[in-house]
Amino acid sequence: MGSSRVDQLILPVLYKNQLLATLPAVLLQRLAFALELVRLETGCVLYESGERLHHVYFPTNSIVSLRCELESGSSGEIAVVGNDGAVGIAWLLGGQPQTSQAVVCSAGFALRITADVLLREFEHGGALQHCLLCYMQALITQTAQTTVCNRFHGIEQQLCRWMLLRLDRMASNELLATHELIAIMLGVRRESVTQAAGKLQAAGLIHYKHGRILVLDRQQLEALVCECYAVVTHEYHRLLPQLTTH
Amino acid sequence: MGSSRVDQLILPVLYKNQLLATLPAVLLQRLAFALELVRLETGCVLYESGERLHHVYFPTNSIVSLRCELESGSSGEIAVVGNDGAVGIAWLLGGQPQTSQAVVCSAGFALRITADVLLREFEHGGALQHCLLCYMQALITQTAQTTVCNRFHGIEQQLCRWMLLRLDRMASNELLATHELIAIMLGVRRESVTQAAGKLQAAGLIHYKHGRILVLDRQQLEALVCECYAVVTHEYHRLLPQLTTH
DNA sequence: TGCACTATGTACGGGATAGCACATAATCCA
DNA sequence: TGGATTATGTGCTATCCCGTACATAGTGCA
Repeated sequence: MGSSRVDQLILPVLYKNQLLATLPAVLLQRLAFALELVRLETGCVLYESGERLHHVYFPTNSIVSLRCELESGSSGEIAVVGNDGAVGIAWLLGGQPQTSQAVVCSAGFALRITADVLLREFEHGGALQHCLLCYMQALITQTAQTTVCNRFHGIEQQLCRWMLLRLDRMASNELLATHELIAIMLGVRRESVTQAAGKLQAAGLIHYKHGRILVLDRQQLEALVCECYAVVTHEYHRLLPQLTTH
Repeated sequence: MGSSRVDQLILPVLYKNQLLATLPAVLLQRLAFALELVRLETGCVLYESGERLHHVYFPTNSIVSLRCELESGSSGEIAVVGNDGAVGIAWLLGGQPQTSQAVVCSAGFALRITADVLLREFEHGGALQHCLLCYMQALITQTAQTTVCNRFHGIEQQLCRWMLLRLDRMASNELLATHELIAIMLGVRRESVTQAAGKLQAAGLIHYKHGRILVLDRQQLEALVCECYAVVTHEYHRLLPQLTTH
């Protein structure tokens, strides 16, 4: 361990992001000087469609939703990133695509680093590059699975997937989100979410109240969710076996 | 230019894959010794879910469909790769994900290279790495866009997108595919494809007959297609400006 | 406490697509 | 040439979800 002031302050926090935590200690110490702890508020947009990237974010306890927007204004979530990953790495090279954006959907903290610095480190190859590329593949899997999930699975199952993917990236079993917000993320009507959530509540799996969803029976939720949840989760662990999400 | 026999034979072919064609001549010459021209027949599976990758394919005039399969057997296309790209690079590191596979959907040729050799070259960094990573990002965009397209756009528009993305990767304006096949790729019913294609034929945009689709009016097709086609195409050109697909 | 605002509940009609069944047409091959 | 096979056409019902409209219930603040 280093002994500089920066190290002492930031090093323990780094390990809260599991992607950073997989890196060798030496590398992590070097990065520590460039990493900055920031608070992310719900609804905050980390990057907008078509923008050049300024920072890459490694969430510690915040959760970020990657979305794809259409001209009509409707949009859908293509992936969710929490303390298991990073926001912006897929777009490290070449700026953002036209229609994609990253929005904080659960407030908390993240470590951020300027894209330049990270890119320079990335181009050295080695552990960082390998780690980020593995994560990139896991992200691709999540997006691909979401594609077929959108086509074949009902709203109720997608809601389960949505909740479980977030639970895995949180300390508590309480999700802060209104039906309205969930509807926007899933790209469905608010009423459809109300109906699906109502069923789950009637069955005793969850309890919600004005923007707070309490997950009461995680096991049953896992029994109800479509395979997509397991595929994505399994893939994360295959590629990044050090991750400790449930 | 080199003067060995291998160079003479294969070098002109390399330039038919536009991703390879963007590479510096020196690098291309080195790769030429490891590249092998193979014929890909329709329906041929380049890799299966969960397999370790043996080769990476750079199509010259063949077209490959990347699919994601569900337990139920239904599946959907998540991206299409032709002479503008490569099959398998996203999975160069860490083997295939559980549910993804690559199927040849239009017969033709491809240059292939063993994953080991390519990976070694990739890890050198430089032009090849940069080129493949840019392509990877374009692929991600295609997948992400397909996600929202699946949710918000009708079958007719998706059919237009499907045809246009293939036309761009072919020399002719004739697509060899039955309604049945298209239905499987889009993840919809065969009858729905028949209906959508029937409309397009009635409007004079296409003419089909027993597994051959002739595109008569490309412009009108572009007028009818959803924005997803333009987004994907635009993104390919932004990231790989040397590409010459229409 | 009461009012404004936000969140959730419910109901109705309509459209797109699924699932199924079967008819017709084109192609291939013996 | 004729029969088998493959490809396409069509019609039904069922289901899921959307769009809309409006009712009710919690929450926060003056």
